[in-house]
Amino acid sequence: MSSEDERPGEPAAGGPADSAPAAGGPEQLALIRETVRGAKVPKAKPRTWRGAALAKELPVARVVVNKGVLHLDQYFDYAVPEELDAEARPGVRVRVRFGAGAHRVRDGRREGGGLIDGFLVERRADSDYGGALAALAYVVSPEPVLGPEMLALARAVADRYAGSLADVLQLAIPPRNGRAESRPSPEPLPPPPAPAPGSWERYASGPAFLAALAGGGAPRAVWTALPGPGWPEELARAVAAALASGRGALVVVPDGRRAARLDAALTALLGEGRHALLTADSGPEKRYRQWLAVSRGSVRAVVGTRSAMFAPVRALGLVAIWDDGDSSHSDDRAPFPHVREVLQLRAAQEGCAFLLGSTSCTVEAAQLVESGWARPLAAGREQVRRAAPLVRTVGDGDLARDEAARAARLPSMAWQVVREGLKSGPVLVQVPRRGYAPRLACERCRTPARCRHCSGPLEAPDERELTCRWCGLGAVDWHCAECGGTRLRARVVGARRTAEELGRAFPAVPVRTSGRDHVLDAVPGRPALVVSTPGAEPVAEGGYAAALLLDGWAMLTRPDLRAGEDALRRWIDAASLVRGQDDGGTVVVVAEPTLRPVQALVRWDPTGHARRELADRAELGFPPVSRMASVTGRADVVGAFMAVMRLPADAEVLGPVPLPVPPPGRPRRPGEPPVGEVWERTLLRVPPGSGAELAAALKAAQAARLARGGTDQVRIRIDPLDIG
DNA sequence: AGCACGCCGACT
DNA sequence: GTCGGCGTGCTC
Repeated sequence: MSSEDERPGEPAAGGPADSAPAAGGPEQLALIRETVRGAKVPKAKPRTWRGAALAKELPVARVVVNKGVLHLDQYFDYAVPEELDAEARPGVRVRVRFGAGAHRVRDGRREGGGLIDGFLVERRADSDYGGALAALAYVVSPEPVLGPEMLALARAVADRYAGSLADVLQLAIPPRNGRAESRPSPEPLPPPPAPAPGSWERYASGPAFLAALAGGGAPRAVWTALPGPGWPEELARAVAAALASGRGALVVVPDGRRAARLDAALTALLGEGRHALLTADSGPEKRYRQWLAVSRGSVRAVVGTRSAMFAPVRALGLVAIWDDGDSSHSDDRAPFPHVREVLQLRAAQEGCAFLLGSTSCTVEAAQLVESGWARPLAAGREQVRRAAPLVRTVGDGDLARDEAARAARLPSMAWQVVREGLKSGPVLVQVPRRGYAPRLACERCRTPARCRHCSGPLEAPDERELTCRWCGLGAVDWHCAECGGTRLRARVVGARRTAEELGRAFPAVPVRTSGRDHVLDAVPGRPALVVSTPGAEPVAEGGYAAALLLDGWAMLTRPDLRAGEDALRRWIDAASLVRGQDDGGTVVVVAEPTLRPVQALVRWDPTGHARRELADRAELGFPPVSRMASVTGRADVVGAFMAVMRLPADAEVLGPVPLPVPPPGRPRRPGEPPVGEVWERTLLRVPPGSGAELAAALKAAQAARLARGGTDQVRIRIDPLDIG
């Protein structure tokens, strides 16, 4: 199996003098084997380990190379030179020669194969690789950054999302910064005392959840938070309870604004030094310093945005996500993991508690409760009634009948509520962002039009023909499944102008705006009109007196499966900033009162809404009950990919359908076809339980195609977002 | 992706 | 004979 006169670092075809074994036992020599092709003998560059001995103990380093290519999604073994023995510990960053010809010898010099980054995952006594091992080039830094828990998590995430381990590690481990590493991290503080329940008392099982956490338990809960400003403190208490048990805690929020609020609440409750804030707002050095403090165990609690979901918290006791319906919880880099899914994996893997909190409720959260994986953590009706504002609706029909309203494009009831509200404080006006693409819906009852074959959304690209966005089949003689109507409509209204007109109608009142470009954090409690797009609503001192939610139809008819859920979430977010109804808080939503999300807002019942959506999705074969994946790329490439792919037996193929060409002038986004190419998207759907099989099949097909050298890649996305 | 190896046609 | 075309396959 091995010929003993070969040693890396020695000349290839050298005589006995050249190849005389240096120090090192026969078991080390056995590592270095004849290459299959014959007389070629590996040869290290002088600066690596030429002539050097191997490490005496565990001379093999198993390395994950930092190349996201799928058919390289495997470990590679390297020899550990003696002088790297001490530093080459599991978890450190290394550099290795990698590439065809890395073992080729010319003029007694090893050549080819550039240096690439990797992580050392394990030291071993021997290798199961049949060829000759190359040596580690060097250890980048002795800091161990990839522990066994993180490795297992990254592996699970890669499998779940049909991605490579290296891709996930790139999301999980921040780039190195030498200065940050050279600084010592602070001494860890002893666990704090268990916190009092505080406002968790408002939830029937709130104090019990906290007590279980503090006692070292691992409860899992979907928490429907009461509207109002209480959530940061409540999350802070959950973190404190986990810390009190001697374990760590991790909370992921959607954006820096909310991270700052939670940061403040934690500092108020626990003081400085017990938690790290991991957001993109701090620069790379500071961020890495914080990350290292967590990795080294100096800090045991983490608050952060998306990428903090991988933070290497020691002895994790609690993972929590706030507002899981916010789209920024979905990573925008391959393989596009979602914070909720990653934290679920962590909770299962590390046996820790799980808390999903939101004032609203996603279908996925409802499914966690329905499946029994998590328990509901909600307040009673009386608490909800006290905390939530009064919600009134104005339908489009009312708008049409109301003479004055038609002129001003606002129903008179909305006028009254605004006028009344301005007497006692600020009034919030929520206006949908421009660019919301409404979906085709029944003219009579507004039910979105769906394909009768696969239940995909219908569209009318040329105004005449109806086709399905999922399977591409034409829809002839469409009629509404709900009311039997045969006419469709899709209107677009200048929503922003409505708000501006509203501002002009109250000239004595200051108008402030908050939106994409300039987001206001807070406004004073004085009377003012605050016009905001969803998600940018400032907090009002003392709460808003009233809120006006305009053009609900535009939010409800977006071509997205989550349109209803999203609209409800954004309404609830805005309405949560309004005073409770006992204090006169009133919300007017301009939308069809019969629609499910509108009714859920009136009853303030986001959980019921999500439960009914979940039942519908199960019936129609939609995610998250079924698992879906999209395959996108040039038409011929998608075709070739699908030809290679071995589908799970229970998989359904929808499409392919051509992708819309992006409007000229705008820079092309990833996933959009370049000019002159026709791209297609095929959707794959499998029933519950076959998700892992689907991901594995996609990955295998991608690897097979890549190995064949094609530069023509398809984009694979598990749980695609824009499929509605 | 790179990069080398291998098995075919036109040149000194 | 042998230089070099780029098709195919490997990278510890």
